[in-house]
Amino acid sequence: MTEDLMTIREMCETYDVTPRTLRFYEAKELLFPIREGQKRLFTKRDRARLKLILRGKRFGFSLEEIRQLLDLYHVGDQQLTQMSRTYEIACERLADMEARREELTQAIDDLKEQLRWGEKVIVSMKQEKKAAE
Amino acid sequence: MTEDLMTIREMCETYDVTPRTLRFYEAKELLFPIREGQKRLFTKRDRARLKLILRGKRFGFSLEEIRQLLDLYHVGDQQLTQMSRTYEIACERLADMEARREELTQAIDDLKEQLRWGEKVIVSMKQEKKAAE
DNA sequence: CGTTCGCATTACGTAAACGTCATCTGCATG
DNA sequence: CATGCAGATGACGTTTACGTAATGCGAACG
Repeated sequence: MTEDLMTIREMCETYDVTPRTLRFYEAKELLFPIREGQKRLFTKRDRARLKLILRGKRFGFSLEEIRQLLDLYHVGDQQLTQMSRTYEIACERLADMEARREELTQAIDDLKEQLRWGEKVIVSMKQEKKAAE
Repeated sequence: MTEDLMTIREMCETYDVTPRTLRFYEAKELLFPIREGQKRLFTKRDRARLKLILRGKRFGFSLEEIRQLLDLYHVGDQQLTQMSRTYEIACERLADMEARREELTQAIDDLKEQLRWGEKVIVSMKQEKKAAE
């Protein structure tokens, strides 16, 4: 069935994006679908990249930042020096992400505390209301 | 010194934003500086809100989403029904954030694996180079 | 064989989140 | 008193990330 290649429509349904979005990502060199005549055919690689793009977006990365991140995932043909540089960048990114998770954890804890507080307020408001009746 | 009130300039330096940004946030009802004549004076509350705004931005929330989140933090005057609704929204947000953290953890693990792989490649490339000499 | 479908390209439009510029205004200071 | 800031207020510009026609084109279908 999906013999490793997907049409634009299949991609859209699978990943819940519009055709326009996929074409846009191609224009921005985030995806590189092959062409059968005019039509685009998206490979396994494109799909992996798209998943990473969507994930990146959910964390507030710009498409340009995501493009740089994506480059970390298709290393293999590069020179040693390039490779090492890429490796360094990836390490930095990793540190970023771990810091982000720390912050997110903090935010979650904060919100949880607010919720506990809100819960108490709601309960006491209910009590008041009852007493007033 | 900072007798609980800060000028726009002080805010900018403290939080590394531009005046325009602060005015913009006020226009969007994210901040409510008090006025001394014309001038804005930012309170402790504004500063707490700004910190949350900046944090939210780092996680890719839109300003509108952030505004809703901020409302969760100044509850207290609301009616019970409003309050309960707010509470529900907050719970959903919390779930979002926890899901986000899950995803982030996954992303971190993925990248770590890539790094281990990259490390191996680099080592083998160095070996090759050595052998070639 | 005409038409509909799916996909393509080109081009203009739009919402969000500010940047930038021009102009105005108190106020402090030499 | 002139003048120079710090901050205010529009108003228009800009970038990002697509949306939305308008138009064209090859294959498939009735």
